[in-house]
Amino acid sequence: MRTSLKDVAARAGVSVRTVSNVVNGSASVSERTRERVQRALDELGYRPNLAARSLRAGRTGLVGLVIPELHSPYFGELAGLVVEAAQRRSWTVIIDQTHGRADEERRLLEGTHAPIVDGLIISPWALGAEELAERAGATPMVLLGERDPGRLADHVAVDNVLAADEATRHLLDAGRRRIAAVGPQPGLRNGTAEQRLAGYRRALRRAGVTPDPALEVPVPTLHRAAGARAMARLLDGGGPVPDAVFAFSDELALGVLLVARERGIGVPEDLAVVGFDDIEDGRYANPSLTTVSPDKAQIAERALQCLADRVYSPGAAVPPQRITVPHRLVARESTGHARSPEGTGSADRVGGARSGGV
Amino acid sequence: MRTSLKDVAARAGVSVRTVSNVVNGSASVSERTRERVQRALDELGYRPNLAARSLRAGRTGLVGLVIPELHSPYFGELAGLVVEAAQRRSWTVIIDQTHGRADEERRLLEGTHAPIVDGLIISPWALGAEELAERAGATPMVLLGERDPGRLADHVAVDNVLAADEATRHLLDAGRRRIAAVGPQPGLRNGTAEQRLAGYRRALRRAGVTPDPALEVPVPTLHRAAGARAMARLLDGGGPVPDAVFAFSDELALGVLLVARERGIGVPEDLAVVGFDDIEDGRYANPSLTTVSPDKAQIAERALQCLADRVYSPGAAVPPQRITVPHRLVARESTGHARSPEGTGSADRVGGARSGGV
DNA sequence: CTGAAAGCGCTAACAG
DNA sequence: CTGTTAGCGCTTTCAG
Repeated sequence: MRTSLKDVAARAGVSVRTVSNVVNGSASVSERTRERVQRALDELGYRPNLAARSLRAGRTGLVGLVIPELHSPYFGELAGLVVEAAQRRSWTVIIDQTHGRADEERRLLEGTHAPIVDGLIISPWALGAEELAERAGATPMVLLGERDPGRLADHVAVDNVLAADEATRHLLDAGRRRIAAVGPQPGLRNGTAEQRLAGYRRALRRAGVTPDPALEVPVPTLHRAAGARAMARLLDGGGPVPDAVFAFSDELALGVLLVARERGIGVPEDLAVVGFDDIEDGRYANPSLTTVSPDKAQIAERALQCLADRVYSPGAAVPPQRITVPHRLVARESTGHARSPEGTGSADRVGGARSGGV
Repeated sequence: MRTSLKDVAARAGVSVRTVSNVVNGSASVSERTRERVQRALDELGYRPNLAARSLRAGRTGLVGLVIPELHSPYFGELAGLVVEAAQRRSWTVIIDQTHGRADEERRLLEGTHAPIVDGLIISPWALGAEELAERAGATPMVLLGERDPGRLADHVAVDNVLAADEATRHLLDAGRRRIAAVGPQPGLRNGTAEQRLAGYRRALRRAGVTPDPALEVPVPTLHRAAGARAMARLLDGGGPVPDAVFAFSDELALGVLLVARERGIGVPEDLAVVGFDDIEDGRYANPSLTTVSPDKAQIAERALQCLADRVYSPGAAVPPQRITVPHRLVARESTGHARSPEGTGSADRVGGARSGGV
């Protein structure tokens, strides 16, 4: 059995109250007593029992992070940043994966960990905001990604419409006209893909180009293989051959690059490619990938801030926050710009910058 | 305040004991009573308080996963697999990153979460097994990676010497002789790099090739940029120009590929490249990357199994386990083999297979 | 400045 | 089959 406050108290010849005070510095203790207690603490190697502490405090110090998958570069990086931001607040993160499945999202929301965590950060794919808000119950929740018509919960995201618009404009500016959009996901409820599609179409229309449904290729996932298949379909479908692709994720874009290479299509000469997410692989791809770079550190930071606001002042009925995080377009070789020197990524040419507010 | 057992008991007109029985199915309850209690449970939306439950049980149901970094493809994938393996056992995973720093490793081991978790899975970089074992104290611990001379704790790893030997032999078999090793890490204490270096040298010697120190390039990290710099140093250092590279991680190998491309060096014609880890990026790289593929799912599964054995039978003084997990060599384009069709990775040609035991 | 004791929500030993 | 109750380790109110 681990040593408890009582053991320490007995050893030091004081009451548990005093030991507790020394441990937490909550009240003033005489120098002599503190020293004696400290010695007992050290000798016994005392560790507070967090379960007991949580039971008293009503808080656990844990936050749940629910994401589709940990092994994808984007979510891996984001998860790392959330963990760090949490550490700064002395919180601990519990990570769960849903694989984008509705039943998993439901289960994680209400079932397994809901009772244990003080708050939940969730990046939904399958579930709509309505169902999410309803199921979360009393646990404070932050939504990552864009879809919350009713403003039911806090949420943090980039301006997907604007970002997609900029990415498309970047291609238009380079003289491309048959720009394909790889990434619509009809089956998903989170709305991110819809918004990127809307931004894409808006940029086209503003440039006097009529969106061509044959150039909008839906995908089942955001992974490379899906991007590769989409690209193959574009080339073999008998429709217009694109001179550019806006992919809704860097991974899709990397799949597109793969097929382009297999078919002997020159990038960027014959085909310009823009991705979304700014994952590390894109910087080292061949050619390096132009992309929309969301400020992931800020996504993590602000999501945690939202949670902190609610956890530490449960009474204050603040209305759900809608936070827009900055993004920027990073132009690289896949659209005819220079690769950054030595691949450090530090000197990427920045094509556009955008700042977000609440 | 969340509804407690007492609330439900009051509502159903029974005692807490009975409610507890219904919730846990721990004793037999009459059909009528069960039904009434269940209704109250549903109406009040009862959720057990895990802090209280843990306090009683002396277990928290949490395991800690301590890894250098979450955003690297290898650890991201591994973390995902650990989370899944844990889910199968109704355990929850807390993930922490050390960035390979000794102080972080120490802090996480003894400080922040040690008291809260039932067990710890740690992939050490900076700390040696001795210090790890000493600091972990009573918390069951599993080491990931290879370095535990004193058999102080359970540990799970591939046979790094053998794997490196096979990788090097694969290059030798292709007729290469000036094979560079990119990846020794003199500063680290976990020993993985040392073992891969040993396997590399062993294969060379057995083939009658004398290891050339000028071809062994140390790196500060396992990332792409480090691989790129190492490759540049190999080419510009004035030493022998390699005709092959064995990189100790896929990321390093991808950095090597990048520089090869920049310098107009043909892969695999002029330079054959083998990596280690089998991360997804390698499958989609250009050219696709030959690599040593550790069975990551099994690493996760067996690590958790070790923990379970100790957590559920604390009395049984089983000696520390030393578990070797299988790996296989996956031959792809970077050593002159065929890319798998459509990049699915399912039909990779397997160059060698190896099975591990305890 | 320090001690005694209540009680957080739950489980399980003990009674009935 | 069900009720009562002690106690897990801690914080904190109330006394002293």
